[in-house]
Amino acid sequence: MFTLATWNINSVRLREGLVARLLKEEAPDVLCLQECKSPVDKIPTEMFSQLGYHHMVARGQKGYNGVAILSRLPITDAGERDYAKLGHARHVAARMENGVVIHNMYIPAGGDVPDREVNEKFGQKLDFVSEMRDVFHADKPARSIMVGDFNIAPREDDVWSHKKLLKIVSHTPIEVEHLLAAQDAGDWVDVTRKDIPEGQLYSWWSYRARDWDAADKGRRLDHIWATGDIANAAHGSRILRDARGWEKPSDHAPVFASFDL
DNA sequence: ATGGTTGCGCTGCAA
Repeated sequence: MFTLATWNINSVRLREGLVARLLKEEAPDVLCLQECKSPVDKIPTEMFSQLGYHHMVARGQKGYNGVAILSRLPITDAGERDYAKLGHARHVAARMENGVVIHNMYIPAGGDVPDREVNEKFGQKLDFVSEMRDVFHADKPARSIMVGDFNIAPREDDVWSHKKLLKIVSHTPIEVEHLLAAQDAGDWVDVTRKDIPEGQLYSWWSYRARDWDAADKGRRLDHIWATGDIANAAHGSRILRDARGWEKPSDHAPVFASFDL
């Protein structure tokens, strides 16, 4: 069995202490981070190693984006893809000894206006997700797990108000349509919703709320998917909402899943 | 209808 977590950390250097706390208290076998906002050589790997996470694959750039996969178990191969040719560090993949492939994705947020004619970033987001669809269609993934900050909340109960967010980037019908097409192309199962099928579920709360916890205007932007051949081995999904209330928090909470493999 | 916060890195941009 192994446990995996995904967390948009919003600067891995500023929040090195929070990552350490999560690794100590929750001890997942694998932790996938997004928005590291750091060149790879400045990621605090020494701390990871001291806590038993001796293996890492990462892609980085100064100030923006950045993804990393930390592991207690050996990583036998690594890969990456520059989706939508943005030149951003938004994807990294790792193959584990048991053959399971882990994809860590940071899909573009997409700006404020949900119209690619006036907002180039929105078009880039749709193109990014379309390329995910095409890649999975051409090369069907097997024994694979894909996690990350997808920046899309697909279900009505993935947002605090479906009606109020229909025109807000992250929950527009066209984004949801694109994400579901990518999911379908790879026969991906939404593991979090397989385990927690009912009810409101969020992984992100804006910094701008006066009291994020009381207002609870969240969205489920962070996801764990698995291919059908291993999705039935998944159980025990949860979102560590508490971490959103830690000192100087990320605006995202970590999402967990365990697999009997 | 609007403004609200944070991180990076140095002026505003991205989220």
